[in-house]
Amino acid sequence: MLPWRAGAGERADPYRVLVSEVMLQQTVVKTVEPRFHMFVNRFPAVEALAAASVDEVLHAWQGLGYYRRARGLHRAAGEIVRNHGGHIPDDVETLEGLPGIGAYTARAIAAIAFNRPVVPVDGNVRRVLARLAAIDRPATKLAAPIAALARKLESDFRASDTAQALMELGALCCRPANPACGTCPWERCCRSRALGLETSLPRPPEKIRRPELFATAWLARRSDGAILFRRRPDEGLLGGLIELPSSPWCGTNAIVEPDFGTGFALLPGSVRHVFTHIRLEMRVMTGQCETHPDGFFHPPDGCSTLALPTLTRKLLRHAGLD
DNA sequence: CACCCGTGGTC
DNA sequence: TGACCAAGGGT
Repeated sequence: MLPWRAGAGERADPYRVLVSEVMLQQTVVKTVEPRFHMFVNRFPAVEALAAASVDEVLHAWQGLGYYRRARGLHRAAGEIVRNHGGHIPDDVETLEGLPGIGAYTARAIAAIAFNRPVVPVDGNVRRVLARLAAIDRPATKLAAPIAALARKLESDFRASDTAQALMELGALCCRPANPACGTCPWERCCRSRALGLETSLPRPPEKIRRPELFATAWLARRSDGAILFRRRPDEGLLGGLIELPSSPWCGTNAIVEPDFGTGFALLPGSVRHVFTHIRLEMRVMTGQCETHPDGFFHPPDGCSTLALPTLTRKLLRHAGLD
């Protein structure tokens, strides 16, 4: 039983279901759990979330990745308060109209929080259904037949439990590798099992290649010890988050001197970080700086109030800070 | 539709 | 250590 779910005979809090489902997008339960508790403690209801600033929400989202989700959730809260009287919509169509809520999340909220007879299809359910019906198609053409099958499974019978049970079946039994078919309630009606295809379906997608990029980060400290930071653009990678100034990320591994400050020296070693589509290696230079036109200074012991991506945390740690 | 968007756990 | 991958959405 997950902490944001309703117990037996209880009714799930739709706001908590909304927050948890957005956090769970491409993020495992174990990672989400502690972050969920922090988040709903800080923003206990949709009104509190809507009233918060984007920076507060990004800070609460720190380390979870896919930071666009935090912006979408914040905007969705605003729309829910403004257009829906502070009540989370209970129908798929309205939910899908909210920012950051797509086909899966809309159905997950409708089913889990409101017991609507819909079947949310996440990665687990996609795998369960692809195997059950032995749908042998490339990953890019799986969506339509899976959605059609999911519609046929819609039922008024305990829709909330059914939705969670399907996902759990995929996570615990119908696993990507080493599926535990012997314990599966659907073993005898599974087409893949009958055909001996249970481990070869669904077909794995082509693997991605990450280009390797390099950059130099500049850790500049003012005479009072404050550190120079800058804010990234709202759109794109790590949108709106705070980082150390650095050279542009490029394909050649060269140390780049800053065009500001004084006394910069290279730290030994480097920091590696892997994004969805980029592999990055950064060197760190430390030096002094008193003013900067684009950045801002922040005391080192107050970094906990900034929305720093994990890359920046690694860089600070590499320099012996944080 | 292909591509963009993070991170931490696991093997 | 590296590849894989997870309760996806937006463009």
